[in-house]
Amino acid sequence: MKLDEMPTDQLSRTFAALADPTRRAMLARLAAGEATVGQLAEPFALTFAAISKHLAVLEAAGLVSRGRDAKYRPARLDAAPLAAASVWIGDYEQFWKDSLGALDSYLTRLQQGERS
Amino acid sequence: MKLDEMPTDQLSRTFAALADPTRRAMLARLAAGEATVGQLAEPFALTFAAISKHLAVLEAAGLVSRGRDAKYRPARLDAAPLAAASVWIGDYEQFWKDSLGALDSYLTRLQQGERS
DNA sequence: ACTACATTCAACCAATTAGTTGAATGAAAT
DNA sequence: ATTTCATTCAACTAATTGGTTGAATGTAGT
Repeated sequence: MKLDEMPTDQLSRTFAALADPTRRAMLARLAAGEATVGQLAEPFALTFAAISKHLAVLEAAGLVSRGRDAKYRPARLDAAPLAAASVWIGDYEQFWKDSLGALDSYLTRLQQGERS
Repeated sequence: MKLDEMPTDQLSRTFAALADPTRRAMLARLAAGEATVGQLAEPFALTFAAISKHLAVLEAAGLVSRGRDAKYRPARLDAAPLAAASVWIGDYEQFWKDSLGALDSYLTRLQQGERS
């Protein structure tokens, strides 16, 4: 399958999953290796149920898969959807690459106006 | 500013903006050049107000800026937030790059199971 | 001044989301 | 068999989202 035949809602689910800072932090944690719900919950002031729901969102996006290790259900990172998202964004690369320093000045603007 | 000091909710707004297929299509249209609300609305069975709202979301994410040309308010693509998103995703590159063909097999799996 | 047209505002609606609490399930350990 | 512990389910809530309709605003043309 070519990327542009990829079901559009799968890309939507991926971006939607990445839109939440808690979920991005969970992915960052999983980049260091498998983790249980409990371990994933530890940095947050959230219930296990909330973390469990976030995991379900990540799983529906294909970003995480779960295993079974005794009573634990360890989650592992599955990066393929990130590759797909990266390819999608890559189509726009020319729009920031040729106006050199566009990212820098964007970040500077953010920092100053502190609102888009 | 370093990317990792970028306000987290700005990245969230960017990913959230990209999570909607209508908005992604609007960005694709804008990649071909400036466009008015009317022109952006044309491919969709949506009201102008709906398109206007989508534009507001894109603008809040910093992905679009607006001008004034007679009675029109042309929108232009502003790709810097995409650069930021690309850098963020790039941190995970090793996770699909070293397992060669991960993207391909992900797409194949999508195509077969047609559900994550 | 009036009219026409592009866009936005305001109010509303249905569906989704991120969170909670409390009960249920499943596997391990005693 | 019971208990313990990790995780999930169900039901509920408040806030957000994507859409609508109809009125308001802003600019241009006659």
